[in-house]
Amino acid sequence: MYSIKLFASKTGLSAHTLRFYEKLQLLDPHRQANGHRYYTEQDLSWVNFIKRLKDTCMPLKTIQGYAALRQQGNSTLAQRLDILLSHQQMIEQQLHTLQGNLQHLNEKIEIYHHNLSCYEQL
Amino acid sequence: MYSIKLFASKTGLSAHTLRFYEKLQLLDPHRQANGHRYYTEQDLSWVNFIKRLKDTCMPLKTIQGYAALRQQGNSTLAQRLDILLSHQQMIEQQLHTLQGNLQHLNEKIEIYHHNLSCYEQL
DNA sequence: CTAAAAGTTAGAGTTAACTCGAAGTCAAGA
DNA sequence: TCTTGACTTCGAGTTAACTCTAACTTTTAG
Repeated sequence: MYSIKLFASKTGLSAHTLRFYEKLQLLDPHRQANGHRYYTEQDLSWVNFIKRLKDTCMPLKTIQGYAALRQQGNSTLAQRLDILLSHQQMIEQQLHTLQGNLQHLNEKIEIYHHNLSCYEQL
Repeated sequence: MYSIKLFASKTGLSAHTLRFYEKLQLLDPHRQANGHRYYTEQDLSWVNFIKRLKDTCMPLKTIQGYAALRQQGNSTLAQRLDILLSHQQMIEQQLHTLQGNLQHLNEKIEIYHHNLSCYEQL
């Protein structure tokens, strides 16, 4: 049971962003008698999952779609799995590209090292 | 020797974006007598490198800094190497995170598969 | 009882990186 | 000659994802 402030520090998102996400229907925290939001451990792991999706370049729009399915309950499990599977492919592609970029960069760095040592010899 | 149109199709950037990058001083193509831009093979490999940097989340601001050094010639080799080395670290971090995210996703997918097969048995 | 802290809403502003539109020049082909 | 199409500049518009402001209420500590 976290207040918005506490949940913000727990998740690394600002309170502003948490309300923003709620407006986008990504989150739907419970309310106390006084109307204040409170967040549970479930919300926490859901936010962490959102962060992973964002980290891997899934746009909020797509996450919204996933969240909407999630709210509809178990009947949407298969659809959600489809989203995750195609996202899995995306990530594998990203990994591949990134490894290529890293290798290219390493070669470039090699060239720099070589050039620098030439200049040092002057 | 590519016209802007041709270079656009070669690089996958729009002519608009090429002019935009020029305004940001990322590019500095030669001009023909009539003032039209033309791009060389060198420009091509430079743009491809820019794309790799962007792909790995280097903001245009940072690329601008690198481009400025590049224009100043060989005296800035060491500084450019520094930028590349620290970027290398970034990419390695990204790789690591991405692998973690992929694994997490795979576990999640497993759970979905399991749940789905349960429902199918009903 | 009061002052500070934390909450609320609605809506405007920001930043990055494009993306497009307007208004105009210029050169080559039918 | 006329039109088509590529080019020019300048500046405005777009989109995503925040980020902040204003105006207000509620709660809590001293």
